[in-house]
Amino acid sequence: MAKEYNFREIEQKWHRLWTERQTYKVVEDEDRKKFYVLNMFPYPSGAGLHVGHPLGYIASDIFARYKRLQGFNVLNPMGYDAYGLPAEQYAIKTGQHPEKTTFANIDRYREQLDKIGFSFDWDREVRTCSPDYYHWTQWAFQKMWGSYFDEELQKAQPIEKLIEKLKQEGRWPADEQAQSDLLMNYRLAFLGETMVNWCPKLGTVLANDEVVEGVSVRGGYPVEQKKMRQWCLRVSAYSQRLLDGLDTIDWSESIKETQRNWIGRSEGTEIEIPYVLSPSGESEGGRFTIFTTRADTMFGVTFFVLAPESELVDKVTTPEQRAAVDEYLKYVKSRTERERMIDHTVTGVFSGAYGINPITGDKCPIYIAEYVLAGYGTGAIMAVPAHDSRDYAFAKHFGLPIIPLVEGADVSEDSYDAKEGIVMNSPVSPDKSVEYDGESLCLNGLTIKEAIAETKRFVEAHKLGRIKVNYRLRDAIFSRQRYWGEPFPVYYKHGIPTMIPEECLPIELPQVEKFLPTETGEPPLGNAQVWAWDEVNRKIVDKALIDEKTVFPIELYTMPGFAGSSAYYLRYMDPHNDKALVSPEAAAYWQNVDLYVGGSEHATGHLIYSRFWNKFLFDLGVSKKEEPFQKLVNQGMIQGRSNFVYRIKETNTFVSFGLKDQYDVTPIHVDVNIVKNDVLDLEAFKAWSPEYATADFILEDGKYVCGWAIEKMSKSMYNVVNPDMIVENYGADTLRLYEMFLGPVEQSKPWDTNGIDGCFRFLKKLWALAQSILNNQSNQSTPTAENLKTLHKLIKKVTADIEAFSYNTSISAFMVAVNELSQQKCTSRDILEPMVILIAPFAPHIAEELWEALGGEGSVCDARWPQYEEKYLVETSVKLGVQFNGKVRFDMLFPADATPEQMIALATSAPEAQKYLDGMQVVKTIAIPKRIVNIVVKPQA
RNA sequence: GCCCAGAUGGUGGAAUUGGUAGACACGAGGGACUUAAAAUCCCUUGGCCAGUGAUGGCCGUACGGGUUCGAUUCCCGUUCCGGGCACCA
Repeated sequence: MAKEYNFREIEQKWHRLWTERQTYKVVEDEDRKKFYVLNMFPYPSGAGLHVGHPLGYIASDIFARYKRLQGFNVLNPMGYDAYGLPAEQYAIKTGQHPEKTTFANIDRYREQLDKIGFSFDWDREVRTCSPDYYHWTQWAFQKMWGSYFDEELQKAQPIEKLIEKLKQEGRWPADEQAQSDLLMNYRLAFLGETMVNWCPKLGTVLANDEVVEGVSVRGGYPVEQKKMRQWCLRVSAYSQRLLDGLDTIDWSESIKETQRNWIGRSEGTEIEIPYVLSPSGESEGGRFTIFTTRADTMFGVTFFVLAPESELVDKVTTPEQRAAVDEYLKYVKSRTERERMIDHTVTGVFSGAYGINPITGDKCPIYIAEYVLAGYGTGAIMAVPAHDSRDYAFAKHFGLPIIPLVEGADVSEDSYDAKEGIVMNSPVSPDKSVEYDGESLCLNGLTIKEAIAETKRFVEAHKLGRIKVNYRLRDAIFSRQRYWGEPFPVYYKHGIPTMIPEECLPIELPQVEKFLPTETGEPPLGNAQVWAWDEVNRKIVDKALIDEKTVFPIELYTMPGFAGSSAYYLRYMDPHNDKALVSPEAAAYWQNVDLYVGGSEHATGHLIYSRFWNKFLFDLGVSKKEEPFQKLVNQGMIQGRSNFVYRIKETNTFVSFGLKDQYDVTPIHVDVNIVKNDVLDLEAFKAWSPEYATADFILEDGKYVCGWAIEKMSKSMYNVVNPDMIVENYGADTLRLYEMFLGPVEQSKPWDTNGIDGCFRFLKKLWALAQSILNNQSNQSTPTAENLKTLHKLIKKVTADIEAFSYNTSISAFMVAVNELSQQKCTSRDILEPMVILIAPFAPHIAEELWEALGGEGSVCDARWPQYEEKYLVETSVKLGVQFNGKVRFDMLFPADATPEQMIALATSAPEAQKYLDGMQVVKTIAIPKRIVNIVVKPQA
């Protein structure tokens, strides 16, 4: 009597045994090659996991288990990104300490994760909010404070080295405040007075990637620009290395491209422009610098433009224009960032001054206009209306001349921005090009690319400017005006920021009564009473003791979300080390993450910060690899599939989907959990909400059919599917299989519980096959050639598919193989055993159970992945379609080792071929062994 | 506007990178077993046409061209959907 597939019993049993036997504990082992698999750790939200969350975890768990079966020592850890805004906002609303809600959520996550059967080593769990973890976040911050970026070495160096250099150069001030201010310009973590994204509603500043289209990503509140003193990380120093590193890692092209855009390297030229305060030029002005990527267009410059925020504005404004300029600056100030971003109306004002084009000698008016940004390049541009659409619009508006410089370019309606074509009018006549050391610039006849290179050479040779690389990447604002984050290990000694000694870390987050800013507008940490630094006793003391001599105030800001998530992968290597972030031995063994799985929405946030952070730690020698994540897989989002019922307006009658067009109806979201295959469970619907208890239905074919739509998975759309429910009804193995079977991991796709039966059936078939083999008393039975062929085909396919991260196709291959073996009435344990190992990464519970039944050693996790042998796959003959003129006409068998000549001979002599050859002559023949036979014929002349 | 990635049955998706398109699964239809239901098993299932029939023919991978004996795959153009960047000079 064959045992039923009782997944509940099996899964509970193995969860217990895995814990008891510590099956997933990982220790460093020099004798085995390492493999590091990592998921982006989750923020434990109050809503718990829905069915979309585990997708990436399952995908990486499969890979981790596969690598382990191949003999690798696999690190596959999990932890929590525990600091975050939702817990804090909940605390503000309810007074509940964020730690309490966060820990409760973590427990709930853990419970849900445990049901799915991951091979995580929970001994290595990290939580960003625990002091022994953020100890090292604070430590890294202090290291950044103590470092600067050496442009020549292109790496971080101790700040002491810079001080030494400054002393030698005689630039080291005596005054302490002045020293502090000077070093602030170099430190990798520094206090900067910068324009920040200030969100009044959230009461905090935000990083660039936390703001989209002028509103906060979290909450969608308006964000304004405000000048504030904030902690910053000099991410921009690493721009070039962040860019170059992308070529060394195995990430998708689209995410690399996103990062390249975000870094925004542009190679251009800075050119010095002298200016005068009147057209005749008698009153001398000074000079300013412009940045351009189109140096070739120097001959087409008809005006210059300064950003309104530029310090030059004041200098170039003539007394006559003063009133107009002030008026304009007032207007610009009144506009929010958002208005400026959306509304591109042409505005600007003439400054009264003229810039002198060093190439042509022409004097061109200098304008002030908001379309030029202060934060990019030099905040000043040369305007070439013929070849830049923004300059073009400006020139048209103010009636300024437009000089075309590219042959055949029509600039009567629009500018010609393309970088293709042959240059002309450069210069219009030889006397329009200024001579330097007997040389004058002429670009006529060159392509634009050649012209750019030639102009660069000319500008450099005659010291008119320099070649300059600009990056769009900004320094990261590193402080937040919040409570629930890492406190800064910094105090203010007579106003000078000073680090709390390294030995005194971690500085623990103080307790507060209220999580809101103080009445005086200080951040929430201002509410903490015990929050002052006693320099002598080296400890945190009551604020009341602040005495201006030895007790000083501590920083009230906290660190942003990305602080804790930037180096967590290093901590997993050595999570309990209280002497270092990671020991040199552990870092040397685990190196970096081999496979990183997570969402692509982190492309310009976490994935940039983390790379920056790691590069810094690499410069320090802490991290052993320059790039933290060698291969990155971005799992797609699981969308919800919502169901609708259709209520006839003003009634409590619902009409089935197919008949709804005959009535005036309102579609209403209905809980997907009471709908199966789009058919509504009427009783469950009535019980769902009191308002539907008395509902009437108009059915079709005796059923109520629901409509559906693909939407985001969310509570309000009643389309959330909870993994617990799936595990309860089908088991974790089925859930794991189905999540992967749904389609490629990288692809976003809707969740549709309807298809899950297929995977469930497959496991039941596998179970039945295994039982029939296990119950076969004569277990002498050796596998047949057919059995072996099926098995080895499967080994080959599954191995290749897992390597390619193509899990859906390997599951299909399993389905085929199990069907084949069942049909073959396979009785061999020699076939079952490798099958069990092959399925183990996908469905670990059933695999363990069968492994035990087969009498396997220990856990199936420690088995060896089977190798396929080509000899079982050899075909003696191959069925191929014989084509005439590219169309398949009939099938025939060919010996597998037939040469092309033999194949042609066999095909042309086949009886079926005769009707295609009759009256024809063979023009050409193509035969590729095991692939194709094609005979090209044409009517005989 | 610029850059990237896509488009295949009723549905999710395959196709050894140029070689018989639609594997596998869901759904649907038909059948077997059963008092019945569940479960299980078998058959059909891209479209159109012809035939009693096994079967045969034509069309078909968003659209229009091209290269090729042969194109879902390569090239050119168009449309649509998704993602990123964006007064970045």
